[in-house]
This record gives sequence, C-alpha cells and structure tokens, in this order.
Amino acid sequence: MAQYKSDFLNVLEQRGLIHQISDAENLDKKLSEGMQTAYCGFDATAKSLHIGNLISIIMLHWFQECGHRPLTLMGGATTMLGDPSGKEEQRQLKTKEEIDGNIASIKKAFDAFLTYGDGGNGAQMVNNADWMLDFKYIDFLRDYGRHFSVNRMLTMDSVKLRLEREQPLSFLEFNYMILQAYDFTELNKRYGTSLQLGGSDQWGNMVGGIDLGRRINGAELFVLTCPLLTKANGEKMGKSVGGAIWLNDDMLSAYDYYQFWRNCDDADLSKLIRIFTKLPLEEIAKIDALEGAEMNEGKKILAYEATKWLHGVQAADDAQETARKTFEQGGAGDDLPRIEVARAKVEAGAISVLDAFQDTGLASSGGEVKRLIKGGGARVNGKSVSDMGYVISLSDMDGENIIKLSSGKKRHALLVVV
RNA sequence: GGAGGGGUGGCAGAGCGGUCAAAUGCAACGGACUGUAACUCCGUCGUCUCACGACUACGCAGGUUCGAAUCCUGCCCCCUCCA
Repeated sequence: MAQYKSDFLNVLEQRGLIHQISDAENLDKKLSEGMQTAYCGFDATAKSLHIGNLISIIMLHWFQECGHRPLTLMGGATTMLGDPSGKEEQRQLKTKEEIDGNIASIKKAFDAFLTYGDGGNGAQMVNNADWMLDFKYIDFLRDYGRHFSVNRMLTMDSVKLRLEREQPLSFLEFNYMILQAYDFTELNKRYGTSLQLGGSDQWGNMVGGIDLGRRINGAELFVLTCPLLTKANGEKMGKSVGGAIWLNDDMLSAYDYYQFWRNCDDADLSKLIRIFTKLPLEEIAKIDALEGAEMNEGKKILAYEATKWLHGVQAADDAQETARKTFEQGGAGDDLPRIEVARAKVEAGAISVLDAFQDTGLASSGGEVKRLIKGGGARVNGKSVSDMGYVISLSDMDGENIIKLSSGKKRHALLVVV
C-alpha cells in the first residue's frame, strides 16, 4: 500500500504534508538508504513563530522520528533583507538587535517537537548570521553571483508578481533568494544536508539552492514543500481574535490556542488533525467518520492534542477544563484572561462597564464597548448589559470574588476583586 | 539627470473646492439561526459624548479660500518611460 520506500515520505504523504518534491524517486531512494540531514529555515520577523511555521517544524519532527537528523536554521542574516515571497510590499527593516531578540524568543517553540543533541540524529540549531554577516561583497559576487541568472530570477513568482502589479521590489529583497540558495549549499558543506523542507510558497527560493549546490559542491540536493495552510473555502488560515496564531504562550495563551482549534471549520477538521496532532492514523480515521454535531467531539480532540503537543499536558488539561466550564456549564474557567481590581474601587462605584471591558482587553475603546452594549453583545456574568452607564458593583461578584465579562458568546475575561 | 503617473480609513479602491468621517468591496466585531461549525440574514465598524454635537483624520510642511482629501508652493517616498 505504501507509495514510497522511505518511512518519512510515507508519513508525510499520509498526513497530507506533501505538496511538491523536486525529485521524488531519488529522494525516496536516498531516504531509505540511511540517515539523512534536512533543514528548514525560519525568519525572525516576529517574537514568535505561528502555525504556518509549525507545519514545517512538524515535518522536521517526522523526519527525526524516522531516524534522520533535522536542522533548524534561524535566519539571523536573511531576516535582515526580508523575503519578498507572498508579500505585497516591503516590510520594515529589522535591526540586528530586534532580530537577535526575536530569535531568542522563537527558539522556545522547537523543543516540544524536536530533540536537540550532538550525537546520532540529534537536532541542531544553526544561524545563517554565522556565515553570512561578514561576506565580502566582491568575493561573493564572483564566487556565487555568476551562477544566478537574472533572467530566470525575474520569472519567479515572488518577483514576477511584484513587477506585474507595479509594486516596489528593492534590490535588497531581490537578493533574498540568492542567500537562501547559498544557505542550502553551506549547510550541505557543513552538515551534509541534502534536503530542504518548507512551505509551497518557498518553492522558487528552494529550488534555487538545488542548482547552486550542484554547481558549487557537485551535490545532489532535494527540496520538499508542504501545502500552504488554507481553510476549506480557500481563505488563508491562521487568524483569530487579535491576529495570528502564535506559538509562544506569551503572545497567545494556551487557552486561546486551544480555542482556535476548537473553533475550526467542519470541513477542515480532517486535514488539521492529521497535520497538527500526532494521533495514530487509525484514531484519525475514526474522527473522519464523525458527522454533523458529532464533529464537535473531534474538534475537542484536535484542540486538546494540538495544545498538548505544543504547550504540554498540563496546559492542555487546563485549557480543556476552562473551555468545559465556560461553554458547557456557562461558568468561568481558570484560564480565562483576568485582571485584578481593588475592592475599594468597586465599592466606590469607580468601575464602569466601559472601563472594565477596556481594561480586560475585551474592547479597545469606549465606543467599542458602547457598540457592544447596543448590539446586545456585552455581558456581565452571562447577563446582557443594556445600560451604558452600568457600574460594576460588589453584588456582581460570585462566591470567589470574580466577575465574568463577555464580549459575545466566545470571548470572556474575569475581573478579580481583591 | 529628463518626462509622465501616483501616495486616501486594516487592505483593495472611489472621491478631485462645500451636502466627506470620506462611496463600494473585503476583512473585523456584535446579533439571529446552529453544533463554541459552515451557509444565510441583520446591525456596527476614527475618538469623545452617543442624542445633538465636538475633536482628530486623506504622504509631510506651509499657503490660497468664508470653506480643501480636493487648488498652489516646497519636501519625502513609490511607479513607468527616456538618458
């Protein structure tokens, strides 16, 4: 039944993680012959990676699981240029300090998915700043620049799109793909890396490395891309209340992460559970069979397993419990965002709903709260508030000195009176 | 360096002296329906008061005018073509 000889490709295939392979047959052969080294690059554009990057991390996870050695490449140097792929306009340039800070912050996310270590197939973390930052311009151009055809670079989607739309593309960004190609050959030299993994939007950048590797090192290199994360209706996935689905819990709480998966589209459940959990395929087959309202059970499993993988059992249990209390019992779970207010202020009638909603982050301006109230979406302890002048009082507290505020049916926050 | 075009709300994109807080679409947020789903429908969507009204906004800085996103001047940035 297996389509490939190598475990790795079979696993990816079964989990829906293969979009394109540069030379499937030979890669398969190579992977089945012994331990290989693969890498995936991560740019440090933010303080945390997001679920789009997570797919790549998960590919590396399976790679290691199959006995191979994964490398995580941090783009300490390449982030200084900015990848034009899929971007409509140039991003703000990041400072060296910012990038280093981001890298430090991003690293946390990998540990749950990869086992780092020096021997055997232990994962390694590398940073292209280590070999790129002091390139000599002229030397680089002579040694590598001559292998790149501008004619061909102009035909690449990332470049072509910008040109067609008459959007600016600076020379700086134009160089990104060259450096990415260079990374591949450098990692091939240093670690014997023969495979690069990435998202399908990276295809163009990635295959550039294959050619360069052959010319410079005489190496046989491969690339494999996974499909881009999209919802069943074709929209890009990965947004929720307040933005991207970050992996770091200081950017997005484990509870919110859990809720993101819990609220996925029916049509995406089957796909997501394959990618974002490591449940055995037999288990997944059972979930695939669910229909209608039963799918909620499947979504709970997805949310729990995905949260567990990233944030650990404890966080997943807590998130699940909070969700259960909040949605199935109409109460308030411990994981909901909370802020403290002084008892004296409440007694003095100094906390209006307007303030309370803004302070808890449920709304960003007074007007927004008022709109919420008008629309009937503002709730205190589950009861809709209709009076804009409503003032929080001690009688709103429950037995544990907690007041639950809600914006709509899904967003909740707690006011703790101390 | 020369010629032309352009910079508008989260994005796309109208407006081109007053009726513009700025059409329309998308996104977002609330409500109804449901299964904490999708679809559909309804409402909201600069800030403050939310009723009128006030204030801040159309690259930046000035100016003309009773009145400017709309006209003028300078500056910054982008695009296209030419050299």
